[in-house]
Amino acid sequence: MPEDLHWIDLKTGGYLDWFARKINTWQKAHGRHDLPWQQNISAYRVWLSEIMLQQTQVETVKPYFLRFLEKYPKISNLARASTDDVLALWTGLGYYNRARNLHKTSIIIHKDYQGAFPSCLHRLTELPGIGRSTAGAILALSMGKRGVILDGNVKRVLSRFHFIEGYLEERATTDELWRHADRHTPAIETNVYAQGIMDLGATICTRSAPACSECPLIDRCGAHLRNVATQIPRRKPKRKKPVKDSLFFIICNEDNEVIVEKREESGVWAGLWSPPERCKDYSLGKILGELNLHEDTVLHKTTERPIKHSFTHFQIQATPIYVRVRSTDCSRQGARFRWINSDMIKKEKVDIGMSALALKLINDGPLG
DNA sequence: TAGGCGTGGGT
DNA sequence: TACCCAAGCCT
Repeated sequence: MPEDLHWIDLKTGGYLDWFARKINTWQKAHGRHDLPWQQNISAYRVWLSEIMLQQTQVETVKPYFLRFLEKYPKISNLARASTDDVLALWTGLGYYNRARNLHKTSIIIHKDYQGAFPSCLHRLTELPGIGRSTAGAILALSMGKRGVILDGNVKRVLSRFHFIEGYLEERATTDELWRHADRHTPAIETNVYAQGIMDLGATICTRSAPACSECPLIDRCGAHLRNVATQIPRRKPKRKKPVKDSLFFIICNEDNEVIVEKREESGVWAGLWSPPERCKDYSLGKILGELNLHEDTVLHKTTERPIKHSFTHFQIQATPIYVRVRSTDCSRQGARFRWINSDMIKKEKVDIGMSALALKLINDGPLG
């Protein structure tokens, strides 16, 4: 039988182009099949994993995914939780709006959809935190429907294969990539294809040092044929990040409790708890005043070396100021400030939403 | 529409 | 050290 006849599934009339056929054959033999979200597949689990995996590496996500499912095994459990509890489970994972949107969507699914995810692209992308690519992944990976994905892996594979030289940041490039992604995505075995093109990007068609000799697409890969795989995709040169100088006051009493402050609802770490961050010329006296603590309660103060903490768009130079104060019951403990036992400030245990830097400042400090 | 939004791993 | 960027979405 000529090889090309395999393009057509005689039972369904489904069609796989050369690209999809290569991807699917490779996936079945060499793709990943043992990721946590590939077991007991459901829309809830796939959705949760896709949200966590946005801009986040697989190995980072795994423990968060398992912890999350343990606490919220069903979407109804999540819908009934408080946003603060959800943020607590997200502590250290970053991009905390994902957690807020996750919670919002769980409530919508629970209330408007009787707990079942909608199965069309339009309804899925209406949900908070679900864009075109995540919706495609949910359709393909959990519902056996055709769904087109275009994440970082797929962008890399497609831009190399089709030798797309435009900057990834440009609209025309993204549009072109979506067209290719749509064109290649088959209507049958879409789940295999979706997982396959992502796995190929993650394990073979990597950013640096791609293993082209092991790639099933090698014969027709535009970038490889020109010997420029690592130069594609191209990105616009980036500006230098501005640096913001901040003080963080880690104030601890004799009972090993630390003061944390609820951050603004906008900006970085919106709505999370953190040791008070202030501008670089703020004084200890002022922060003690805010907390209703007298300066004569201070037992010890030490200023440590600044810590650099880098974001996508700027950098914080965080100078930690560690202060030990006498335990007192007249310090402020309202909506904005709380004393937290420092034993509770571990990623696995913390029961409020905190940033990774906040945990680091408290745990690595001299106050122990 | 370009920029805001985290963190950790790789080079 | 410094830079790049990873299963993107929202405004």
